Amino acid sequence: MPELPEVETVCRGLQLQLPGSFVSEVDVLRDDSIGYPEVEEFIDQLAGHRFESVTRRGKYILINLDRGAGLACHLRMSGRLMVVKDLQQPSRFLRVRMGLKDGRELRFEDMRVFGRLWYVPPGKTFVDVIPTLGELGVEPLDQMSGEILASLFDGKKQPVKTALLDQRLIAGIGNIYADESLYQAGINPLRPAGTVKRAELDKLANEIQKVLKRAIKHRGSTLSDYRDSEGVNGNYQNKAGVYGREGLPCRVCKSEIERVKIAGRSSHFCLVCQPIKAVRKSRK
DNA sequence: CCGCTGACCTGCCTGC
DNA sequence: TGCAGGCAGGTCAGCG
Ligand SMILES: [Zn+2]
Repeated sequence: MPELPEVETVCRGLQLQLPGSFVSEVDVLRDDSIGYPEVEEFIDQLAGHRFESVTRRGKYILINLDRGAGLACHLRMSGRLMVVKDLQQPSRFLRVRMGLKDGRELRFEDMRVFGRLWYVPPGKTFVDVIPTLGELGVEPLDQMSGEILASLFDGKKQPVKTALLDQRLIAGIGNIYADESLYQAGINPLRPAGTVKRAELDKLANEIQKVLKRAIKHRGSTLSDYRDSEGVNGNYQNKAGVYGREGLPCRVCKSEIERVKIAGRSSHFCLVCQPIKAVRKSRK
């Protein structure tokens, strides 16, 4: 369930814990969790590497290893990547275990098995191994403005929420933060992306950054199965403005929050604060 | 090219 | 208690 803020939180935790340590042994408990190369090669080739640094691109965790190699991870819906010091007994969702020379473990847990780990051999790049990484759109914390959104959404008839979820346009926004950003900006998620006015896009760009930054500050949101690299629960969910609040009163106007499916995902909004048509000021 | 739907996988919760 | 159906923070192939 991690979106950009949760992934960023995990990366920051790993960057504090991993650099300098060596992989001593690798144990793959579920073959489907390995995206590249074949499981046997993954196990043999990852062992012996030293961790150098941890970065993020969209929702991908990118770990640079020595000798120009790399380890990438996508958590998808239920993945967790964490360093464990006291080797308590692992969760039943443990999929890949990477023992470190100093006795700690890097664990990849993933209930639904949608997440993936990729080993990037020396001489190859992350994009060589994960082509879609090369198609990701702008990083919303670095490049975000009404002007950028206007050019990304130009001519698009799909709902504006669908456009926000398209990782080729903007990398890192997921279902919760799409709903939250649109709610804060007062834009109905069903409106065709290309019809949202420039002033509204200015507002949306600003709210996207605010919502993401706030979530990072609070260590990422959580429902129930998200943890950061140390296994500490995030704590943003109880602060959600609209996500998961179907039937409850809007925090601004008290109208009932609606839920509809957009692009196959649950979408929450307030019909009063986020009207389908532009609000027309009535004359007295 | 665009936009939508189902599939991937596992578990939890609700209602009959 | 059992069982069916809906839900879950993501992405991708396939189709019209
Ligand atoms: Zn409202």
